[in-house]
Amino acid sequence: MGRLKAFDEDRAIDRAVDRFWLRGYEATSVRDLAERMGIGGTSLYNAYGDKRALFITALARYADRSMRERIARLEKSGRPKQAIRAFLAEIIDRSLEDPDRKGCLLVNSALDVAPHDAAIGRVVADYLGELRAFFRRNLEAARTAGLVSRQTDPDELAGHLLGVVLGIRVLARTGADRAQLEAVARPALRLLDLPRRRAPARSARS
Amino acid sequence: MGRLKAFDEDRAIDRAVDRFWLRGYEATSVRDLAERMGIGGTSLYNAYGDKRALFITALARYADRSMRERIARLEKSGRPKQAIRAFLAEIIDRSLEDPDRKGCLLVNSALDVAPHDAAIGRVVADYLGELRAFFRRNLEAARTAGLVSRQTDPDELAGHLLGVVLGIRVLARTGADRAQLEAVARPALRLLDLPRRRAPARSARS
DNA sequence: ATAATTTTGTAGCGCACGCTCCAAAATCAT
DNA sequence: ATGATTTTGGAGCGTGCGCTACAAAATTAT
Repeated sequence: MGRLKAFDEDRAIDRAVDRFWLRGYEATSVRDLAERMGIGGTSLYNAYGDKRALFITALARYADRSMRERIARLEKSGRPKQAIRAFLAEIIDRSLEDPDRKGCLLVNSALDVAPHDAAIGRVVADYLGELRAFFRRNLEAARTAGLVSRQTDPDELAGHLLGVVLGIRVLARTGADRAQLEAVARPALRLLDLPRRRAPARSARS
Repeated sequence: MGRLKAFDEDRAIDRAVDRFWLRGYEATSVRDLAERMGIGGTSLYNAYGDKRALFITALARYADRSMRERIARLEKSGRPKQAIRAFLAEIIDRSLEDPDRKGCLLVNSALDVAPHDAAIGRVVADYLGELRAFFRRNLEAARTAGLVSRQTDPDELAGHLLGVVLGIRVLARTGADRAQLEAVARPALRLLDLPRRRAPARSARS
């Protein structure tokens, strides 16, 4: 049935994600993509269509490996408040340990390419919606388990947390340090605390 | 002393701001800029240097007219909490009433061009620092006036509010509606409220 | 072996990019 | 009026862009 592909398609996609992540959609050329993916230009078009289609594929790959994987892993613990806290903590850690300060491909794309491409805009908005749904699910669970104040509005707070994550991602890309990023997150996380009773002898961890 | 300029430099800069704001730095061509500014390509280079210099000038213009003007106006009231609330409310209103959903030029630039241009990155970070300083100043004032809880950490909360603004700007660019944007802001604004005393009855005396 | 099918590398198409050269046009001082 | 100086428009430079045509190379089915 013809000649076999000489390259690993998944591995090549991962390289494409790296380039789009680092430089953005417009600023990444097809020639640069092909070189980093270790294939020729013709093979790229043959395997993935055109640059835009490759970008959409790369976005999906990023969302799967970077966002959904994290959500699934954190949610497995069954501790909703810890899942939320750990999500923010991981975002901050990953943002700081990346020497290139790439931020989040979805956030970058939301500002860069989504506004000029309706279809990609919808894709990005859907991914962000999944993140908001993660927050909402866990807030709901925490509320019914009595782990957060009964006044907590899971929908509202989920939106707030999504906004906080986006803000952290933007600030991280500007080179903010840990103190700045944690200052963004901490007031939001404090909303998860149960109101303290009077006379705390020794505060236990929630 | 030579021929006079046939165009209004300030007006032309405003047009340049509009184009960079709508399409971003890379995606806006010098030809398009010149056309929208109503001048020839040669005049553009003669008056502003090159594309990058024009962009930096446009950024400064935007920061002056869009951010500093708002900060100064809101701060004149002398009511720090109202200034903060009004800032967020205006950001949301402006974001929603813009049919092009351009968001904020500074935020867009922070993700798009700043990471690949250290000098512009510093400029953008400085502008964001001015916004954070606005929040911090007013939180400090509110605290010494007893308008917010004495536990409030003005530095931390200023960082949080900056992050919230950035998050709102990102979400606005993805086409979020008023309910979503206000959900991001509301929990942050609630942190400005004084904690209510436990009032046993309606005639609460404090 | 042969034919059919698919992948690969090269070369290059047409186009838009940032930017510049240059001469005509317009304004100043003298 | 004259000469100096600046702005203006048009043409065009070199480069890199997304993408494709084409034929050699590699594989399967017969």
